[in-house]
Amino acid sequence: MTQVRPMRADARRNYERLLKVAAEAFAEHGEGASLDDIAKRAGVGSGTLYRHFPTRQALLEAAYVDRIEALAARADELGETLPPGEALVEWLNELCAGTIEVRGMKALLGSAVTDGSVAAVTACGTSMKGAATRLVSAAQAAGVLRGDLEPIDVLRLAHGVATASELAKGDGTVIRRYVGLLLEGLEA
Amino acid sequence: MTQVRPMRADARRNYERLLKVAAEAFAEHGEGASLDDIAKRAGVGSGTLYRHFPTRQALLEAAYVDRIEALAARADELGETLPPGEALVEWLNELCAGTIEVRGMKALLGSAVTDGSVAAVTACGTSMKGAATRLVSAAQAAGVLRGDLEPIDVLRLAHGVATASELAKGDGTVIRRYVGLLLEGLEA
DNA sequence: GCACTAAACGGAGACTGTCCCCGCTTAATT
DNA sequence: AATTAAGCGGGGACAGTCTCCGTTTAGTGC
Repeated sequence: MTQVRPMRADARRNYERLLKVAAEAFAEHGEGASLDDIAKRAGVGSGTLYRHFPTRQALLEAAYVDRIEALAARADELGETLPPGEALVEWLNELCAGTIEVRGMKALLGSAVTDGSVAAVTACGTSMKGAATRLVSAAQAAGVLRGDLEPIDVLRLAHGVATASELAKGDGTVIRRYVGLLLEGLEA
Repeated sequence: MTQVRPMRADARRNYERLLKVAAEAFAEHGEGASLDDIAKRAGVGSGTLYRHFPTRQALLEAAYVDRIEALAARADELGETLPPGEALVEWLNELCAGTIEVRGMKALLGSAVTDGSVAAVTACGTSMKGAATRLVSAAQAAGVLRGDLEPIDVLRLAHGVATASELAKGDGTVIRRYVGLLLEGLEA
């Protein structure tokens, strides 16, 4: 489904360099980091960057897929080790923290959560939705979460809480507080 | 505190034209609308625009002050005609709807809500915080809202809910739903 | 090894947007 | 009518995005 031919060696090299540099650049300058600058820092021409990643979104996604997959995997891990309610609380906390910590990931997760989003972010969106679905269903089955909630609602609201927490610049404790408040509203 | 001299007639004329055009442009193209284009549409040079409004934020604020003041005023209106709890619900609904409806206002309100924000947005921030404080205090006094909430928390969370609702493109009913969920978490 | 070819490169350049600067214009004042 | 400073406005430097196309090079068959 991906490539018929394997990538040429130089192409693969550049691809990975770009990814590494991009992650640094986004972390440093936020999601608005200059793409030409990223290309330059990776020692390639801008043409090369745009060939590999046609849009900023595409690069953003590629740079953070692993991080997002890790968050999704974490959901399952928590789901196995904690009772459903606590697993959900903890996951939402980590999700929000991650969203804020990695500057630029917010825009990415936002579009991953949006329905009918760009094809580029589908992979991420699917992982997150899958992870959310499992935790949400478990919590609902255990009777600790309202039954009228869809997983997508939970993801959207988490995104909202992350945004809200971000407005309280520098106060790290606020995330847990706001997640806590949100969850009281979502309890069964 | 504002001007020692009154503004020259042509200056005032341009100022108001810019404001009007800017509101249209932001509504049409979102908060990223081209400033030079706004200047052109208003029939002035870009220098004139930048003299009146040194930053995008400044223009954004000026274009929407009246709208924000209206929202703040609405808080008092609701506070007088409805019981505290319902007033708060209704106000948050209108606030979120307004935030989403007027594209570009989100960024503005965001910085108005942020502590230690730019001087430019202080006026808006003050109105909103004042309005929020009155509604929140009343609701707390009536025992329908948790006592450990600051008005700024409520504003931040409202902003978060607006963001969350926005992710559900096109579904207008979702705002009330999400505001409702939030408020269940904030109840005393 | 060598020649061949398609994949990949890269940077010039067109375009758009931001923002400042400074010579010119004009409203207000006497 | 003369004066003057507030205000004007567009030219231009700069930064970013994205494309096009001539050049280079990895991989392959002989």
